[in-house]
Amino acid sequence: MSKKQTGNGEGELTQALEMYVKTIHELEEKFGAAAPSVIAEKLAVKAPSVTSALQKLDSLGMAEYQRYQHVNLTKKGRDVAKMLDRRHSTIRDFLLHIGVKEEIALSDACEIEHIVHKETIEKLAHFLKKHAKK
Amino acid sequence: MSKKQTGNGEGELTQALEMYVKTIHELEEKFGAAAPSVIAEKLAVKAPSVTSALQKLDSLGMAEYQRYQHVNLTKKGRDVAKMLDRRHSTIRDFLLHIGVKEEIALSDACEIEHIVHKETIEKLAHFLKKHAKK
DNA sequence: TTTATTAGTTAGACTAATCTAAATAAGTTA
DNA sequence: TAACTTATTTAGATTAGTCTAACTAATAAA
Repeated sequence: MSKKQTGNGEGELTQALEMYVKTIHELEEKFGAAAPSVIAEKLAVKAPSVTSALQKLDSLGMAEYQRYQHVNLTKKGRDVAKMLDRRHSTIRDFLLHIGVKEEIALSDACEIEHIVHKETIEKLAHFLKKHAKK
Repeated sequence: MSKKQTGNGEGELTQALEMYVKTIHELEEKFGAAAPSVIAEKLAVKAPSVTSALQKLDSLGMAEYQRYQHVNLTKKGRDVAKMLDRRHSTIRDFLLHIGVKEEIALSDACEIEHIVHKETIEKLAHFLKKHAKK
């Protein structure tokens, strides 16, 4: 009952799967649904990687996927995407605030958003609210 | 010749291997060399994982390792450890500065240190120098 | 309405990191 | 020094994420 085996039988998404969720969300906003080939291009992976990620997301209840169809997120998936977007903006804005170049701020935010504790995000947001944030 | 396959035939350490380097460094400072069993305990992994990590670090020129012996870092490995330690302190101090609780500051710093761009660390350090930092 | 093209999937291999179980080396003690 | 005990290694399996090559579905053109 060690609870540390990350079998990932439920709940938690891996970092890689979170990236797929974000990408699908972005494409949904733009086109209504996400085409596997476009996901592949955005994430710079090959098509088969997308297929297997979509199957996992479907089985986790994050996306509604049927083969040969474009994908959409479920409410659960959309909530994850929104949470990640909020995290991303907070971190990005903070990095820009302390003078990090845009390109680097974006890519670092994209990594950090998956790993930091909720409290850290809250403190960053609070910091931004107080200072500048204009 | 795609240059994106991360075969990791040289240069770059993975995040996991960086953790081993840090741990070995810490144990070297305290005991002169790092015992595999202690590394395992610190990283909360089992002994065989340590053996295989040490073999990789040796092959990468980061550690001098011979089986059944305690390990030491090479200069190259020590340089990596020092760089990671500097990164860690900078991030940790910053997180504490904005009010993140110690436990979380430490664990988040431990993740962030492996992924952010050099420039981000520099900007964080600069920020700390200007503000508080007492 | 056949044929070519493009998009998506399946099958199978690979790498990194981990694990358990079993084997072996080192060190300790009777 | 023979027998334990503890430390470490080897062998082999597992999981997540990726890839290439080959196949199939869907679509568009001739």
